[in-house]
Amino acid sequence: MKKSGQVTIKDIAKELNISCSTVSRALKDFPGISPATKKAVIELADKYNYRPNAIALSLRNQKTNIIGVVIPETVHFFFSTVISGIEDAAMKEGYNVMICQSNENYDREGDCIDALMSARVDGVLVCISRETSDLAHLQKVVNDGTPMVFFDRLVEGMNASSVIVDDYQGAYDAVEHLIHQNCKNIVHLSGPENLIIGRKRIEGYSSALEDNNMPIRPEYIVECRNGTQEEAEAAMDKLIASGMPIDGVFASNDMAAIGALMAARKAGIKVPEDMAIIGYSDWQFSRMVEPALSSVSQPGYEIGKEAANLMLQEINQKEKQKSQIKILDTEVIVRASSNRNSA
Amino acid sequence: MKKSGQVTIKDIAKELNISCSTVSRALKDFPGISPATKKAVIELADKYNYRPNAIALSLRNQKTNIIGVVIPETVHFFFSTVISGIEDAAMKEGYNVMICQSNENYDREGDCIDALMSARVDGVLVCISRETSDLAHLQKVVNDGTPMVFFDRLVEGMNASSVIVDDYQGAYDAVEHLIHQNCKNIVHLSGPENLIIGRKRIEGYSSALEDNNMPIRPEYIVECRNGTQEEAEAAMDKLIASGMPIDGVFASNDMAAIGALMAARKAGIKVPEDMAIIGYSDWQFSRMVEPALSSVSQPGYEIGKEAANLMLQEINQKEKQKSQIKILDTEVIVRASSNRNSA
DNA sequence: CTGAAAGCGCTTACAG
DNA sequence: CTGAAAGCGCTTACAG
Repeated sequence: MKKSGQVTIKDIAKELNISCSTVSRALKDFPGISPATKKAVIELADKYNYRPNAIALSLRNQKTNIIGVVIPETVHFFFSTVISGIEDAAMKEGYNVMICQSNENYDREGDCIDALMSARVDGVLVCISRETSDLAHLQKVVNDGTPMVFFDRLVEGMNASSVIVDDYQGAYDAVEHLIHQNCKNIVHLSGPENLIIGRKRIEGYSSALEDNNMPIRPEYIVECRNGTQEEAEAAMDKLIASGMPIDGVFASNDMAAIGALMAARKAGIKVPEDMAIIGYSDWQFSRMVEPALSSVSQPGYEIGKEAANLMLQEINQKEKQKSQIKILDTEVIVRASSNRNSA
Repeated sequence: MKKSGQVTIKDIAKELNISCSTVSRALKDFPGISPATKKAVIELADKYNYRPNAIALSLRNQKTNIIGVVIPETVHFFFSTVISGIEDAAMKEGYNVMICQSNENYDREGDCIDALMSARVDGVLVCISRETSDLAHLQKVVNDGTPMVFFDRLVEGMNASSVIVDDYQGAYDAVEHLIHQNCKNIVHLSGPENLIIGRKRIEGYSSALEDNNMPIRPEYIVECRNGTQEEAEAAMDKLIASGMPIDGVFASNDMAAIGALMAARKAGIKVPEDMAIIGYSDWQFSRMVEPALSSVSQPGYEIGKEAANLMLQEINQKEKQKSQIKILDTEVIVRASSNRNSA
């Protein structure tokens, strides 16, 4: 037996004085192997804890059974649920998952892509960073013939499928909810404008106002590029200080909504009575702040599952299919921060 | 040029009518290659976006440059910071990271180990699941000669290094803080007892009481196996209903502490005046609940970084070194939930 | 029922 | 300065 390192087919063949081919076949329960050899091989493999070398298999089969994932940051609850969805779907089909974090950084996103392509993953699932607008690094993936599926943040014009939520509708519903709470002057703390996701939410916000015969005023739309609590809090501080009337806030993520909550608290503005607030991308802690935060919830786990399944489908098809966009529904979760009926 | 799939050395060699060896050497800037060939090769490689096949390299070098990680659940803030630490340290040295979630499940932990060992990762970083007490699956890793380092949850008697925090001291400090706040009857919502981490915290709790001449009463130590908010809330409901005096709670994680907070709120018990509460494993949202939660903070990012660096060191050493335990410090963060001075 | 050979992509000791 | 050969671990078409 070998002193160190994992056992190979060769080790087993040598010890049994047979060929590698025979060991390989015995292990895979091939027809036409004598019961005696089969038994001997399997026993020895068990004894030595033989595990097929996935690297060798990948090289031979030209297939790694690994799905690559490029994701902004795994620390966010939403993204970690997406990952769980991806992992479960992948594992069910015998695939492993290799995750790379771009940290919302364009250059690092390129490094991630390179690392995954070097690793010869069978396909890559990507959620582009906030900074990404040039798509050359992604186009290369497609050119090399590697399946690619986008999730959460839509990317257009690339002949690759996407799994997203209906951001327009989610924003529309959120704003309409505020209008039903009798809000007249609604601020939108928007996401970065180079993401389609951000523009869709602005459109949803605008349409909801329009459909309710309310004016769309550019000074009520404030971009929060990073989506942090601090950034949103500072933005709201300024708006409040300017004296413009505000009785509703739709923030494009929950951290920003909490920033608005903090700004209101500091300014002595009552939530929801004087200012109703709703966020986006609900998570476990939205309900634990005071007052509990209303939000538009997104089905993270399903997004991951759907994206992985779409990917698996593409991997298993010889012919490249036409790309498709799968849109999942959002849901407005009303809690204390925007509920004036029970307030 | 090939129609699909990534370009190989062979493709370049064929197009240039030279041998693979020469292409390989030109690409690696080997001495003794004519400038002309070198230039031609590099230009073509660029043009076709050549990337070395990591799979082939791994097989040849008997080294994947991948570090495997087995972690309970990435959705927790603490674990996701650990992962960031691991990734940054690994990436700096040219390693990729492959993450497997055990979901706190013993069987799935075994599957993770098998997947990573099949993938021939160069080493595995593991935080054992709450259910794990039999270590056979981990012993196999060591037997195969693959470096292994434990993080966060100490594992003893396995000749493998660990990177942990000083759980005894963290618990001791937390309880002493409660005593300084004049708490006389302190409940400990403990973690699962099969984890050393859980036992250490019980010891820290007990020592702090002892050193302050306070009685250690078994009925004041309640095990919360899963560490969920619901479980802790239910446990506290029962304790409060029993009528036993309670004026302090040390919970072995922050979700459990929030459960205690909720139970107190329901029962009309004022926090911190009537009951001071402190959790463990601080994270971004501990300060956002009402009242803001005191907690023992653990340096997640550093744990990950240290564990990865220890691993890289072991990988690069021919001889197996004696295993070591690296202990990082915790810090008591006092917020409103246990601060009676400013209350 | 079993084995020898070729090949996946790459590197490198050995020749020339 | 360049090439042919062997080998990492595995599978499988081809012989026998």
